[in-house]
Amino acid sequence: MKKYNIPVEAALEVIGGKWKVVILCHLIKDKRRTGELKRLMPGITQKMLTQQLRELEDDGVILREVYNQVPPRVEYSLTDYGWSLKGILDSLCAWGEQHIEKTYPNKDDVLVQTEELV
Amino acid sequence: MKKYNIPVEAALEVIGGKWKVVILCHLIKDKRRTGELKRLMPGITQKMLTQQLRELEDDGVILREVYNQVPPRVEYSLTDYGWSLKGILDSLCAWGEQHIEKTYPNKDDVLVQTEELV
DNA sequence: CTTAATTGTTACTTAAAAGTACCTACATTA
DNA sequence: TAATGTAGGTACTTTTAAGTAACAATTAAG
Repeated sequence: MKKYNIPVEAALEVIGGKWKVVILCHLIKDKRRTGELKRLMPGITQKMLTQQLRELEDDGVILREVYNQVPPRVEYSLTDYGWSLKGILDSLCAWGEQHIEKTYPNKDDVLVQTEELV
Repeated sequence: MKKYNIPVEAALEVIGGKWKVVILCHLIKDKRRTGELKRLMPGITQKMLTQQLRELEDDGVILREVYNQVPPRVEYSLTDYGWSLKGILDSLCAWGEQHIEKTYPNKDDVLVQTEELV
């Protein structure tokens, strides 16, 4: 069994890595289909996306709902347990924003506009 | 120049990775010498530790103070800017704790006792 | 004059994360 | 009957992160 030196490592195991926080930040705003998430995250590949989604699902923070349709329709949303991360996600987003403002004179240099794409 | 799709990615660039949050969680409690941090983080190597500390220093969240002694004495502490992460770090730690409690029947199975070592 | 103590560096190697390219399924539509 | 749209799987490769092991600097103590 995995051992942690301090409890915060357990949190990092759930939301650590390059993509999970980003995914959760999108899902905190809205329930999303796979394709929407892909459009919201231009950098991610199909493989990475499903892989990360599976792990988040296994950890109980997101819910995967499959509608029996063709072509398939799958929606991802936060579980109640996932919502317990809201405080963390909100402050992370806020800190990121002000960090950009602090670090770069005008944020248009570092922020790609993709929010409106979906 | 680096581009982000959403601002939270900027935060992840500063505190992402396997070690930075852990280091910051220790420094939020106390100013620490290099050797103390090493003892608090049994898994980390000298190389990783200094590397992560340098990056945190470059990002302005920690301060490195060198005392002119032999053998050398170096102390690390949070900067004012680093303290702006306190909310995030606190909630991450708290979430990790309750996640362990939720996930494992008794946390002694997953938590190594090292807090008292320093 | 050798050893210990503390912090740090460097070249090299290994392990983990991420990316690429191609494949499946299946009703609908043209 | 061939193409479309959506979600996902897989084998393989590349890239990045992390780990290993050896070395440097300095001065006090033995």
